[in-house]
Amino acid sequence: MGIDLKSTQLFRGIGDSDLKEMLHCLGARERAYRKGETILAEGQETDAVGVVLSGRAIIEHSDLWGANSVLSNVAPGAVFAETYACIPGETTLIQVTAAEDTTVLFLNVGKILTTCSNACVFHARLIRNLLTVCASKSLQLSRRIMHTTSKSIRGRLLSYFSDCAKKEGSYSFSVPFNRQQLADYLGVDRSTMCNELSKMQREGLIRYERNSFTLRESGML
Amino acid sequence: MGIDLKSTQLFRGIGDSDLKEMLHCLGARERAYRKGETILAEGQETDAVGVVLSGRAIIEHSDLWGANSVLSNVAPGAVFAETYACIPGETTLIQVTAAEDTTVLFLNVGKILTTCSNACVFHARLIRNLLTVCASKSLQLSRRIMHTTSKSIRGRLLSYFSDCAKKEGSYSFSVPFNRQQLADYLGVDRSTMCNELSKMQREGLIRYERNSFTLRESGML
DNA sequence: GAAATGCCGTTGCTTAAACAACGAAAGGAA
DNA sequence: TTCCTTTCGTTGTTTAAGCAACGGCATTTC
Repeated sequence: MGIDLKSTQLFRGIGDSDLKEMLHCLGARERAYRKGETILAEGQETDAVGVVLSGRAIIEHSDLWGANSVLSNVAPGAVFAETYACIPGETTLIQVTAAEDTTVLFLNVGKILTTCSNACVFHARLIRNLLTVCASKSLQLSRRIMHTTSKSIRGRLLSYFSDCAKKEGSYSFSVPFNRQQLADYLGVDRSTMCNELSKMQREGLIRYERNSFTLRESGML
Repeated sequence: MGIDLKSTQLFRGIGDSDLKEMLHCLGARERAYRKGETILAEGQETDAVGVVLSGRAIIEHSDLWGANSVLSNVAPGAVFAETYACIPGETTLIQVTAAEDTTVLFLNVGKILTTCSNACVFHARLIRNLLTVCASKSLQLSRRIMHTTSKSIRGRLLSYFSDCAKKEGSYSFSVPFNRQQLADYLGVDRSTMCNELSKMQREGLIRYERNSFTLRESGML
């Protein structure tokens, strides 16, 4: 297995005993994939969300010309395909592949939404969790869009830092990315970004060392 | 009023009579705003989704330095704040303002998810609709991110066109944007984009006239 | 300790996108 | 019709970002 279901975002707040019963009641099915195997192909409809139990899955996209790019990877406990499963008739724009030997738990969204909605308290919790998963995804995407709307690297950095500072409640914070990852997140070139960072430091806008940054008051005025 | 609720994404598939009863049962509340008035301030928690009944609302974002940008505007029938309302404890990154005199219907998400889940068939439909609204938002955001990951204007255009062609099931399609809007969507300068478009046409990659585009086979190889 | 690896910051060069400005065409209103 | 506004496409210039390459530093591995 490798993951404790009730610590995942989807099953949070649901007790062990209820969980087992619920999985049965929902007709959850588990499946194993070999490394490199396709879990969900592009252009398909799906009525189920997937939860990675062990291993790792990769979400990628390919355009008409065959060029494909990795959008994200799904760690154990995380959910994928929820966006498509929740919109009836929508086909996938992306492809999900096993990055290692991977096991996945599939849950039919229709059953989550309708079955046994009479008594089960935890079922209501599951629905709420699913909604939270979807909303969190939206929020995450919105953030990324906000931070990449500026055309300049400095603008993007400041937008991102501004958000970090707000979240931290302080002008000092640390970021969960190394330089390359931050550059990828902001959609810019790493070396150029490094350059901009030092320029900003010289100008007194920010101070940083490795992943710890502080916005300077002078920059706020 | 100005809008027929049962034709909106959130209330789709729910009959008139049930709708009235349901709104009462959910404790829906309606409120009018004058042009320019703030409907939802930044940094707040909200437990309710809003549905614009008449008028128009604007969603905007401001950074630490006070610069603010318009993210989208909400037409009658459309839903806003669902992302924040569906994540307990999350505070808004954005601000919602009335662009004109506007009336809004607020629905508590907690009540949508819990109240009277015993009998009401249409209540289940409402929950499913809410989930669809959230998922649609995600999909919409994902698309935009996909189409803006390329660093070149040409790459962004081709990514977008690729998507249009897939959706249309044909190499010929028309786009719902004028040039300025398309440029804004792709995050590039309009004139530079026009330039690139004509270059692509000269090279035989695409053909276009106004908003009608066709990808040329030659470009597919 | 030596070698290898990964991450960070810097430099110089190249290129592509932004920007400003303009004229032509299309559409609407008087 | 004429006038006015909006939208498009084009040009030339400026600027900023991409890109490639390198050296320093820290960490890990043998």
